[in-house]
Amino acid sequence: MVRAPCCDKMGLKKGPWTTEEDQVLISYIQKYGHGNWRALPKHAGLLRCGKSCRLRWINYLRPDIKRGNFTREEEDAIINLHEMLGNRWSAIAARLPGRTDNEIKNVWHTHLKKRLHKNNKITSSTCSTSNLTSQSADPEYVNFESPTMHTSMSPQPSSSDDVSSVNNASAATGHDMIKDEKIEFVAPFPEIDDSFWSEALSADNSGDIPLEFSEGTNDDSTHPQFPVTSNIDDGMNFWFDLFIRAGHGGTPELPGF
DNA sequence: AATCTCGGCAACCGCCCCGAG
DNA sequence: CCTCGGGGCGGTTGCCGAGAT
Repeated sequence: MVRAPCCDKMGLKKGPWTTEEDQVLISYIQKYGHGNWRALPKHAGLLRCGKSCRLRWINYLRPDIKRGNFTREEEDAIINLHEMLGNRWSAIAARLPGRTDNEIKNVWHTHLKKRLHKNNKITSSTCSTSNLTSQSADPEYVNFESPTMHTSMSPQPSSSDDVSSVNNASAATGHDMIKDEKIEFVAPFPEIDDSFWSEALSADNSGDIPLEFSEGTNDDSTHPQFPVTSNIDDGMNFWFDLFIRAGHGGTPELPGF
């Protein structure tokens, strides 16, 4: 069974998107949603294949995309998650609010791989027998590490991310990260922005999973107060729960679509 | 000032998975 | 159970801009 590539059809445009095309795609999806990506370009009047439209929307036009440089915290999170999940960019993206798999993949290949490579060099030349992490060997590394976290974190069920796939990823990358249903990793504090909070709070409001923090009384009342706990595991679980509850385990529901 | 080199990023390609018929 | 089509994912490419020479 050989299927012709979807863009093989004559007359379909390839290459960079114009602002006009972007506008057409945005307004169409805002009006009608994207039930069927293959049919979408025809209905919207775009000379693009469905895949191209989908990619453009997912990676660039979606309203919940966070633009701009990755923070150090995000980069560290990517490194940690990559260690856990391997090259499963979509799974990693699911844990980084507002970031796309493509973006993360690019950052990995352009920045983080080099950084890790550099760190490994330093590590192997300076402390080859120690059990220091590569990150802690980086003189520039800002240490966001908590004490090593043991958690029974269950990867959020989504189309591309379930327990078995995590295990597969671990096997595929040769990492034996999951033992006795516990994942050992170093969790950085994620950068929290307003969209993250609104999603976390709306997840709370949906009633699916009760959030246990209370509304804050600081300047921005949309920001809840963090739970105060002396138990580091609880604190870390709180952060991870928030990520998961924020609905990034799959394609987020977009308001109004 | 012109040319070259390199890095970053958007987009494409092809394969895989899964659900419907 | 098998086939087919759509969606999703990861790898790769190629363009463009910035910095170096």
